[in-house]
Amino acid sequence: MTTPQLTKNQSLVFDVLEKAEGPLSAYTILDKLRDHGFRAPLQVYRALEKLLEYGVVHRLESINSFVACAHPGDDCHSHGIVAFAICESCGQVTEFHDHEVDHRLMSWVRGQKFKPEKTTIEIRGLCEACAA
Amino acid sequence: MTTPQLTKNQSLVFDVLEKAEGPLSAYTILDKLRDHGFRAPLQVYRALEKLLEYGVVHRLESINSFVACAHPGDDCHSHGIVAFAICESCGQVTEFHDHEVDHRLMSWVRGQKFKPEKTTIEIRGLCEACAA
DNA sequence: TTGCAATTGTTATGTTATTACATCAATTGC
DNA sequence: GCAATTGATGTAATAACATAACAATTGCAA
Repeated sequence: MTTPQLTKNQSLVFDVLEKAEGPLSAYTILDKLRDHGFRAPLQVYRALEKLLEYGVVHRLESINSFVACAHPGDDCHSHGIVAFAICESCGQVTEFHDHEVDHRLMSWVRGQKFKPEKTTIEIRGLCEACAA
Repeated sequence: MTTPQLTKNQSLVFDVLEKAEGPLSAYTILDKLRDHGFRAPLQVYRALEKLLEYGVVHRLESINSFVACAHPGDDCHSHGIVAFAICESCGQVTEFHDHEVDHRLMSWVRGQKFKPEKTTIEIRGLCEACAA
């Protein structure tokens, strides 16, 4: 999928996520955009919905937060399943991909005749710096 | 880890989850236990916290719900990473394990010197029956 | 210019989870 | 025995996350 021109609100939300050091909750994004006229959660959630659809933002299910995709300009959908390592101390998130993992999961799924729509892989723990 | 004797509230919550057909939210569990004297969310969350710790219940991060472990009596912690296929139509959840997936994820993690604490793998989609 | 679709604004509400504080019961050490 | 500690529970209030419903506006194509 090609990412269409972003609307005003979508751009604002995306910029906040790009500039952030780590994942942000929807309400944190809202607070950062109050100066730009944002008043309600829906303004954020609606923008996020589109950004997720375009694949330029990921949702971290285990911490109810959002991050900009680590592949600027690139289309993340083409990389297969996205996995994340999330540091519970500093909040740093590392995105990675492993084709063998994809392959194993998808082959299990095929065996079950299960039709996958969206797969989540999140490893929470401590990054090298924080574990020291 | 060996599962200790469950307390009254822990037993009540666990029984509800065991008898359920699929995953339940904390508030659904609360409603089912009103007749047994439950009045507040915390009674459920506290019991769940212990049941998760003992490994007899799993939390599904992507749908904010809880299920009894599919290995009755057995200690789930010994199976490595637990993965789930969640049907978005009927709510059915299938638990599975794949050592090769574990191995690939843990070897990536080692390369990063990341120290994993808890790993989530959830595939949402349609089960065979619902996809038909 | 009229009509449609997408975006945005606003209010209210629904859902999920935790904080703070009080009470009670079992156990331990003196 | 009886303080002291620990773990479980009860209760109220609030915080954090997410969506429903409806109105207004904008961009654009027929």
